[in-house]
Amino acid sequence: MTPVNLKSLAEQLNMSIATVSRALRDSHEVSDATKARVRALATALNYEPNAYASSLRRNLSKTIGVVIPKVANHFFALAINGIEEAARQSGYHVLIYLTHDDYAREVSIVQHLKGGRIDGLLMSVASGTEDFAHIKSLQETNLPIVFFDRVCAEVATAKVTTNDYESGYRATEHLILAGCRHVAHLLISNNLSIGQFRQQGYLDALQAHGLTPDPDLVLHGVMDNEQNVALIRELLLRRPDIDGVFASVERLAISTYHVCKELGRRIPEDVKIIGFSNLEAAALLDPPLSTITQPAYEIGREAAKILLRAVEKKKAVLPAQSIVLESTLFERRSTASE
Amino acid sequence: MTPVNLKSLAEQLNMSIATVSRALRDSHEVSDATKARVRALATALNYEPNAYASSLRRNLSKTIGVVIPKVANHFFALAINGIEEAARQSGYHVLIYLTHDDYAREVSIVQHLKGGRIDGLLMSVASGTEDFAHIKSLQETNLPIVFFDRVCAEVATAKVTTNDYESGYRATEHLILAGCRHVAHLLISNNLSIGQFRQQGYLDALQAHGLTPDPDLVLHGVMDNEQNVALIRELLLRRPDIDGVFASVERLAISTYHVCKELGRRIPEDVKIIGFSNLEAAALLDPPLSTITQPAYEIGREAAKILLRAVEKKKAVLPAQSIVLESTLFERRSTASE
DNA sequence: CTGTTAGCGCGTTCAT
DNA sequence: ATGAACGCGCTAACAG
Repeated sequence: MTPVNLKSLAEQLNMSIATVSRALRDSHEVSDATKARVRALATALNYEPNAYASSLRRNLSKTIGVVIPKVANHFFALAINGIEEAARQSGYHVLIYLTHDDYAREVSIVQHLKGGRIDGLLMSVASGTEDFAHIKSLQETNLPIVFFDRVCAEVATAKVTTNDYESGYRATEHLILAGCRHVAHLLISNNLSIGQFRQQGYLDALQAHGLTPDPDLVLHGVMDNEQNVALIRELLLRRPDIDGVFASVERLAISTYHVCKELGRRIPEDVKIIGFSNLEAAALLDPPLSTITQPAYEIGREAAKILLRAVEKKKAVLPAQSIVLESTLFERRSTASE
Repeated sequence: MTPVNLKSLAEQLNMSIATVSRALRDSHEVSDATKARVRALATALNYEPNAYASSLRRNLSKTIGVVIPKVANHFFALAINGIEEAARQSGYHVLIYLTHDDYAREVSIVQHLKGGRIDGLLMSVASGTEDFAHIKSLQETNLPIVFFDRVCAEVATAKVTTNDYESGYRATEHLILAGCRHVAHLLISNNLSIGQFRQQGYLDALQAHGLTPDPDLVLHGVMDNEQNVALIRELLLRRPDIDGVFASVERLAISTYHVCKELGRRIPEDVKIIGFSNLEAAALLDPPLSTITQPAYEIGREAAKILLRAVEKKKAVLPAQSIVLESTLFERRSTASE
């Protein structure tokens, strides 16, 4: 099977490679007649330009990279959806890499990306990452980078996040206004700025409503879910006065729900729960849990758009702006009360 | 900033480009001394080979493509996870494309892929796809293809699926053995072989246990969820004798759960429900629903491994074998009965 | 062991 | 409006 490339097309049409190339790229310096001839044969033979030759020549790959901790997570899955949508609209391809929150793996991936394989990078850093030299080094190769969700404060570039501080504030206030006086806060311990912001929103909301923050009511969860269930059980037993729980992570909200059921604490009469969530699980429980939901799809889409705009303009250095998208608070009540 | 490539390295080391290239690729025909010198400079300057130049020259991109209907779906998200894992282990990159179950989009993507951008393709076809000419045409470019989950019978190549027939059979039998006599089957209407297999398993299980299949008990759902809820409500009202429901799709199982609650049918006393599911939602309901769960991660991983093996051996044509992985039946009972 | 040469397929000069 | 020639960065064949 003879290869279908510019050369073979040119031979069959009795013209030069250059003319065929120009015709296919719709150059204005080629007659309409030949354009038609070239295109006819190209589509007939199902010609598709070799992406690598083109990339090599133009030093531009029409490909962006996405580096995220995981994909089996509704937030990131939705974000990828948004990214792919924006990329496709601009004719870009999407390479995906998973770090599994492993620092060494993240470094290895980022190093690999220096080979000019991508025109731009979208990234959500691994939770364990504290040293950002690898990212800075990548940025120095003039590769545009946009962070989303788990941003990296030490690297100056565009970032797309949600209003974590305000969400924490609103979630906590929601519980307070519903009558809660002893609101616990569950979060996963790590050095991500996200958790810190939500935590601060929680603290400020308490203060603003005349409640005294109690460190004993703040539970730092771990990675293992079984352990978290035990920690939550312990907390609820130690502090029977808890009448509201704000969970920074969906799993912790669900676990709280189960522990409450197990301990016979009625929801929401005895304990009201609100949690960050991008999954529908919380809404399906009986009674359903109220949630703060991040606009994951929009975050991915917006981040990709900003990146692609920079790529198209060959702007390697992005302004270190922070785009903040609003989360939505869904208040859910049991429908069984009718 | 001077570019870091073989040429610049060679100049600084006073040797030829070829030697540098060989040293970096650890060729056995280069002295250890020069290898050391080359590597030292390469790492010092953070050299990374240009992926496109290499791909063009070797006609091999170390990249595989993944074409799936959507990613915001736990099954596909887990599958991608498995694919990325296998790819990474073999040093491959992963390009991702979403069809959103749109035939035109699938065709456009597949056409794009003919440019030699990928060394192999993993694919789950769009639900609306009936004409497979675009896929066959891609296969004719000697690109190895492996289907997973939503396979395409008309194209002869390797396929990785779950035991849909058997799963349908086991799910139905599970309900029958639990005492159900009037088992309904809910599925999404389309021309995918998957639904057909599950349906056949359902029918055969009924027959095997002396029950007569009743076409009135088979509900063909649609894409819109609101409509499905209405259809299910209508079915349960029309047929109060229904005491078991087998849902081929998670959403239908969840919807059935809600309709039962709304109509005052107790679960599982009045109606037992079992559904295909890859999400934890079904397990979180109260009472939890029993599920048939596909090994999504393993499917992705296995499919990728088969594909990569073919790619490495430059075997364009894969044996038209079908790998079938076992689903798991989770029987869940309410824990509140204690 | 190392250097020289010749492309991979394409896009962009510079000619005509 | 078209063709000839060069080079993107890298690898492979052939010399020595």
